[in-house]
Amino acid sequence: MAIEPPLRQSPALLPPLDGDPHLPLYRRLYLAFAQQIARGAWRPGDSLPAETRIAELYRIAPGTVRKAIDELADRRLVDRRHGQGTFIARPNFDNAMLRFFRFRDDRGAPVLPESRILHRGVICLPAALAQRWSIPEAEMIHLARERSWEGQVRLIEDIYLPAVPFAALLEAEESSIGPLLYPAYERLCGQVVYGIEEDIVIRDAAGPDRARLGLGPGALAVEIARIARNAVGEPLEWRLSRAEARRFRYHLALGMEGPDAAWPHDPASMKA
Amino acid sequence: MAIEPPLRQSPALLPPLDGDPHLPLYRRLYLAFAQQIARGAWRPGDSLPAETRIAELYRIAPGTVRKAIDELADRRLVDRRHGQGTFIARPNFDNAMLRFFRFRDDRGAPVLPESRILHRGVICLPAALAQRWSIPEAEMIHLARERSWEGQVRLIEDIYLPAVPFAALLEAEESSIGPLLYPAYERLCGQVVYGIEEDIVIRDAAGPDRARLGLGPGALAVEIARIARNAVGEPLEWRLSRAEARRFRYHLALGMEGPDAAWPHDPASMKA
DNA sequence: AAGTGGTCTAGACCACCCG
DNA sequence: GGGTGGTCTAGACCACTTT
Repeated sequence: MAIEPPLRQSPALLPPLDGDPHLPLYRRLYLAFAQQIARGAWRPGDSLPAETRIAELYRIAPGTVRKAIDELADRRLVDRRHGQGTFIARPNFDNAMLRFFRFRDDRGAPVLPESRILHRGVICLPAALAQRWSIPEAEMIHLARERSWEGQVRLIEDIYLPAVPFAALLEAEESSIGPLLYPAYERLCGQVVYGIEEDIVIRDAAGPDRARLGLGPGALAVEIARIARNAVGEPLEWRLSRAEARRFRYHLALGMEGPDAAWPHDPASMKA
Repeated sequence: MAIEPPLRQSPALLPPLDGDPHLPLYRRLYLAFAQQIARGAWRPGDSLPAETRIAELYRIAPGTVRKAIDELADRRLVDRRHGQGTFIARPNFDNAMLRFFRFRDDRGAPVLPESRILHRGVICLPAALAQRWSIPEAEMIHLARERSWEGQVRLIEDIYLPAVPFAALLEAEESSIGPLLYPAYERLCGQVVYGIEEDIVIRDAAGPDRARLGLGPGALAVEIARIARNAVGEPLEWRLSRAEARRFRYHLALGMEGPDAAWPHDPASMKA
């Protein structure tokens, strides 16, 4: 059982519906709620008011509220629980990087690598990365990190964060950051990652990376360039990770995924 | 402008709603329609009857029909066109393999490789693959194929198909199959791929593959194991592809994808 | 003008979870 | 038992496309 913080009461205030009046009502409601999540006004675990209550407060039909929350649920911003309520979701993208590599314990469960922060400070974003991500060469917070399995450095990461919501990360004790960054972003800076986008390339390992990863000359590296986004799609973090190509693996599904799953209400799935 | 076959009229008959009566109505409607597509009774480009018409014929509320079609549209089985109607979709997963590799023309558009079929016949599925995919070592249709760019073999593929709907593929002239298999499956066998699932691994290239791909000793290969599925998620094709690892690239998005897109009705997106 | 999908309303009743 | 989300009904009116 994972330890969960106690749920907060329903947010006292619903946000105003002030978006572009040309947009459909359910869309404006969706955007207003997503904005509350992105601003940190609603945090993971919080419960929303009941759908009928929301409809009363905004004086709109329950079906319209339902459609807005349908879309929030589709994008995994909220989590509906039949009979209980609707709650702000806490996604888990931090381990998403680990799904790429082959480190498992005897029972096949993923092994959490050790994490060491080599540098933490403010730098100017290198031109090559600014161009790659189409962002200005501004001052940003930089973290350099190494992650190790079995006593060997296996993953090198350079992480860039906008100074504005992430300043607290510079002040914090290293021990208070811990091995997983996204929970630290939430704990220390109130920022939650709801989506990631990755570009993956296999190429010859750069000289310095090769040395740090303990690879021979001519070794290939996998390079993963990631952008992490908040509930309204604004970028929160840019990350460039490198590892030995030979250990890379990945699973992916597009469109229909397997035989149409048994339905939750289907008694057939309750059998023995 | 792509050349499109003429649209067929609305299917004369709607399927009966005979699924498990414990399922929600909209779900039974979804399953009945998806089944029509998988059976080939409804083909890409066909138009559905209007939502209100469907509601009349089944004597159910229009909102229920709408929810069923919402889900078909979410999974890209149908394509809604405001003011026109709803049409069975023709997905394009065939080029999906090409998105992995770096072959582009001067304008950055993907280059279609040459395709050569080396073997076409019935074989018993090799035990290693049967285990990998958890399917029996039954007799299957086998295609071995090489795809070349710039005069060099760059992609090796072994393809396995169940004999039942694909027998026509053995009789067909090779010229009638063409360089893209999924369109051939549709044309010759009436089977349409609506989803794929892939496992990607980087490993040392096997000796025979190395020779065919023109790689030196110690070269790394990317190996892609794919399952292709029809509209109800049943597997249609199993495929194992190998290529030089160094040319591999991939782009991937999970969850929120970029700033919330401008809305179709949003006048701001119509500007200049 | 006619026909289509898109939005919104205003309910009823059911299934599920908790105290 | 009371509150929650889940399903379903039966309309009205709007926006878009084609004839």
